[in-house]
Amino acid sequence: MTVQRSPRLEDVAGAAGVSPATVSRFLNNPSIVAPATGERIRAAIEATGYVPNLTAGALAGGRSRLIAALVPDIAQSIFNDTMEAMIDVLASDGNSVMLALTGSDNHRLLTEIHTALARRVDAIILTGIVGDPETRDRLRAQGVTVIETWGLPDDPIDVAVGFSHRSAGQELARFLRGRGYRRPHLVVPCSVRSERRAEGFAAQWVSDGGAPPSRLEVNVPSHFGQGRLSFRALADLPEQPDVVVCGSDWIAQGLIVEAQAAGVRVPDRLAVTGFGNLRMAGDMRPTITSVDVDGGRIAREVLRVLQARAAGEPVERRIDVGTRIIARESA
Amino acid sequence: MTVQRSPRLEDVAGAAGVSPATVSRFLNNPSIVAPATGERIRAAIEATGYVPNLTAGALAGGRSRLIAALVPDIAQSIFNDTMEAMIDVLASDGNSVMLALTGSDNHRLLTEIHTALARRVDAIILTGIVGDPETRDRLRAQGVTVIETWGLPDDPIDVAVGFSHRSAGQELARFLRGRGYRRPHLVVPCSVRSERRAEGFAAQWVSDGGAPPSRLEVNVPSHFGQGRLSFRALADLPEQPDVVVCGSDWIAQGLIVEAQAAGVRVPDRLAVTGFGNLRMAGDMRPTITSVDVDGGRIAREVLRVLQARAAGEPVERRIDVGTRIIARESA
DNA sequence: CTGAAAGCGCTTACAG
DNA sequence: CTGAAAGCGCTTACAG
Repeated sequence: MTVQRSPRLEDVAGAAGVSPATVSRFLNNPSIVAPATGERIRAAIEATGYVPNLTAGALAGGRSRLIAALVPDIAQSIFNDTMEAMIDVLASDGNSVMLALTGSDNHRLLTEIHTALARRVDAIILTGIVGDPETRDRLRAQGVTVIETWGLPDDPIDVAVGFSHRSAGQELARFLRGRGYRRPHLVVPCSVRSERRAEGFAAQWVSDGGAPPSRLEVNVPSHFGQGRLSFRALADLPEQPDVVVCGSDWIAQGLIVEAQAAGVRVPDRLAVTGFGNLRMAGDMRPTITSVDVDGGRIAREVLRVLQARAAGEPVERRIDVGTRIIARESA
Repeated sequence: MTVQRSPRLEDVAGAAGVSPATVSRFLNNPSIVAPATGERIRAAIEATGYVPNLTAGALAGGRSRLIAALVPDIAQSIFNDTMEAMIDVLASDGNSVMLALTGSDNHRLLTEIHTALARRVDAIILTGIVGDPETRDRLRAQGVTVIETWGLPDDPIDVAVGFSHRSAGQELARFLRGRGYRRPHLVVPCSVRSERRAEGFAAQWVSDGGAPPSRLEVNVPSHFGQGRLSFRALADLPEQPDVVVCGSDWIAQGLIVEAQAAGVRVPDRLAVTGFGNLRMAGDMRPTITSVDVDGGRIAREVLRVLQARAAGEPVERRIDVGTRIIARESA
């Protein structure tokens, strides 16, 4: 039994009686080869069991169709819905997604950026906010397409698709004030983006005549357990809030569970809001009022940007997809 | 301002006064170049800002250091902890992970396998169980390293690293029987793996003298909301169970929330178990008795297999990492 | 320990 | 619509 090399373009060309160039054209742009030729090539591909070598294609064509997505984590990430949509949408257009984990550690971020560049990805998608100006400059100098998502910086590295965390916070403040709440308490994960939302909330709240909200900071990544602890920490506040504004749906869920275990009815005695509008938010008891980020929309805009770049067309630098408050039972 | 091509190996070689081959050796295996030469090369890399082209390297070297991980989803996946560990561990050894989503759809699975093969990945990691024999054969014929994780088939496609779902179910049956429960009810997501666990549970339970457990099937991916519905469905049972064995921690969590809202104390009136030992399981109120799968261990074994393959060493076909029951408050 | 040279499997002007 | 040829940027026997 001889070990067979896997067939190459040349083998397909031979079987179809055409040149390798024609097979390549058929694979990448079928409409430019004659229908009859195309049919022979299709048959030859079938007969040989040819699987194109995208690595060679990437090297020769200068386009890898590889996209790097850098996320802090996936075990418990608020980005997962968006990332799932992203992978789906990008795959539907022939791209593959390289997922890299950065934690909240700038060094790992740099390492993964380097790896992505070395793989000659067509684009790097960044979730969250890259604070370090040096990293931003390095990336800019590199000339790759860089897409920042979720956050929407004033001055994007390259292109940003997302929403203003500040505005999201402001909207939530107006919404809760409109609902008659008067003493909000903020549970804020230690990340730049949550910070921004909290700032937006507080600024709006005060400008609308409210007293500055109290706040508690919790570690990232935020999770269910922190919600429970955050509820207990309320006991230490000089004045009890009437609504707790949580930095994520997980925190909100944990807080509700703990509140109810303590006999505190939500929202009657204490209202709660989350962030992210995870599927669970609509399923929880009570259902959780949250802020929805349209991951599918973000994914589609990202694809549009990528396609425009590939076609050499100009692209907007900031694409605001906004957020939407989903009013449910918890607040 | 002229646009500069990014520097190549040749440019580094020129700057260091050596041949490209030597720079390549320094990059891939520093110990085989003379220390002084290595130092000059390092300086040249620094000076030129060289970023190696891994695409070219993969083509020339026949090793991509790209690993494809195929998962059903990530928005709400019980594999996320394992995948996170996998990405971490593989990245630490210079690999990148291409994440592809397959849903529960065999056609998409085939498409993604084809893409992975076209990218000439070093290995394909499959989570869950590939039932279709034709797909299994195609993959076997291809000669790539294929690693099935979580499930542990009797006859792996290539290598399997995981645990026996059947045994996990059996262990849980013995555990609950030992705790004195007598009327288990199974909530079973419609996936081959959950099925297997349920079968293992039922077989063991009956062989230990119990009556065949009642069961409810729910859609995959399983989520919190299904847990709530599953609790309500209990009302339709002719006899009430004393413990509900849930196919995932999410289902368990939802079921507990709904039970408590209905005034049913857990575990006093109804005990509950989950599966997966997500972080949330330990944080929930009551904490959830679950079955732990050691994702870190799986990831390390996968890396070991990959390294052995790269070195041309033989590898075991089935690596059983087992599972562990984590007894907590809920059962 | 190092270099010259062939080759990995494609894509893409260029020419017809 | 199709082909011949150069080239993408590396790695790796082979030789010294």
